[in-house]
Parts: sequence; structure tokens; C-alpha cells
Amino acid sequence: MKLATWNVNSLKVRLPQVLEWLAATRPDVLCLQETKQDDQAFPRIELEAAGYQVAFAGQKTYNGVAILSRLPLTDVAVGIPGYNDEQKRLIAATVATDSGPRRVVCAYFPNGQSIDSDKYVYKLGWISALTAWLREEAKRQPQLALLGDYNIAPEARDVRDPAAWEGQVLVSEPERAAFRALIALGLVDTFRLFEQPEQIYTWWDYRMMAFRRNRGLRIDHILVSTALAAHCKSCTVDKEPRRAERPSDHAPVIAEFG
DNA sequence: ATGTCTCAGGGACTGAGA
Repeated sequence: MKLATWNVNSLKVRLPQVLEWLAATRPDVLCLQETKQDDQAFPRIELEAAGYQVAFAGQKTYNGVAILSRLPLTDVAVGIPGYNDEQKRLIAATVATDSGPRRVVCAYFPNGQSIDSDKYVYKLGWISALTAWLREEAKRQPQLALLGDYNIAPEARDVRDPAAWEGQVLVSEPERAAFRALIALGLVDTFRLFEQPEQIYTWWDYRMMAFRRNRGLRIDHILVSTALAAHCKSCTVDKEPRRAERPSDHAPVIAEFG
């Protein structure tokens, strides 16, 4: 089974690339972030025609998340329970697999803008609420996966130029501590389960020819419970869609399970 | 060194957000 995540930076713009990538890669589940369209505009017909069941929570202009699945998708839930949030950043659903039900959580963590911004305060509060909820959810759902754009590069090796990013949003110590708090729940960063090449990233700024120079950050992650981690066979980043005409600024991440 | 992309509003460009 393949689980994947991709921040598409507008599903309206990127739908042709998503359909092409689904056909080429055939993930069982794809979590999307920054769909940037309200639910009436969601391309349900096109994605169902491609063989995927869909669950989505969108809004106009900003944010928006979705889960696409070739396997039966049930028990869809939107948002962090008990956390009041206008912004559509989280959707969860249960995927029926041969190995039993797996709970998939698709998250678009706040960016935070800059460490002196009120958006940074919101970011840390949002992650704190997510973590508190997942602590309980993990007890109910032994086979749990948290996929998405975390907007956090966990370690120096996840940043091409750590000195240039020192103390900034996406790499600041409080954000990294928040990431470690998720790990402390018993979640595993599937990417680090395996020996990886150096300088693998998932996001490159559109500016300054960052992609061509591989000046990126690894901020999109697939974390899974230990029960699921035991079956994880690989975790890779597919840079190919980032080379396309009019690409998203993020590349998809794929984890494969036995 | 705020350099790119997306979207909304409003009918050319500006501002917000990332």
C-alpha cells in the first residue's frame, strides 16, 4: 500500500498534474493540501473518474485539504475536535485495507509567516491542539498515519543552508520542539526509517531559482504509529512534478507499506 | 536583495499569503 502527501498550491491550477501523477504513481491514498477552493468547486467528478474516492474540506482562496483513496474511505472528520478554527487545515478518514482499517490524517500546518507574527503564535497553538488530540486518537486508532505539510524542517540536515535559515520560521526551536512532541506520542518519521541520500527536500521557494540550485527544506512528512511503521518499506520524495511547467512549490512524498 | 506564484477585487494593477 502506498500513502502519499502533496501540497499542490491550488488544486484548480494543479488538477491536470495531480491526475497525471495519480496515473503514473498509483498511490492508494493521496493527501492534498492548499487546495484553495471551496467545496462546491472541488473536482469530485474528475478524481472519481480516475478511480479515487474523495473527502475534502475547502474554503475560498486559502488552505483546504483533501484525501483521495482507491480503497474504501469512511468516517470522515474535519478539523481538530474541540479546537475552533475557521481555517480548513485538517481532515481525517479511515481507509479499509487488507491489513485492517487505517486512520489517515491529512494536515496543513500553519506557515507562521515570521517568528514575531501573530500567525506564529497561531501556528504553535494549532500544533499544540493537534498533538493533544492525537495523543487520544492514537489510543483509539493503533494504525495511524499523519501526512501533510508540517511547515517544519525537523533538523539541520533537512535544510540546505541552515545558517541562512537560523532562527527563522519553519526551522525555529519552538517549532522543532513541537515536531519532537509529535514524535514523543510514538509516531515515527518514515523518511528517517531508511538510509537516505543527502540533501533531499520537499519544498523550494519559487524565487531565486531555488529548485534548480536545490536550495530546499524538508517540511512535508509522513509520520505513522509504531504499529504501522513496522510495515513501512520505503519513504521517498518524487521531485519529478516539481520540474513541470507551472509546478507546485512542493514535491510529493510517498511511503510504501507491506 | 521580498527576486515567484496564486487568488480576489474589479476591470489595471495591488495586496495578502506562502
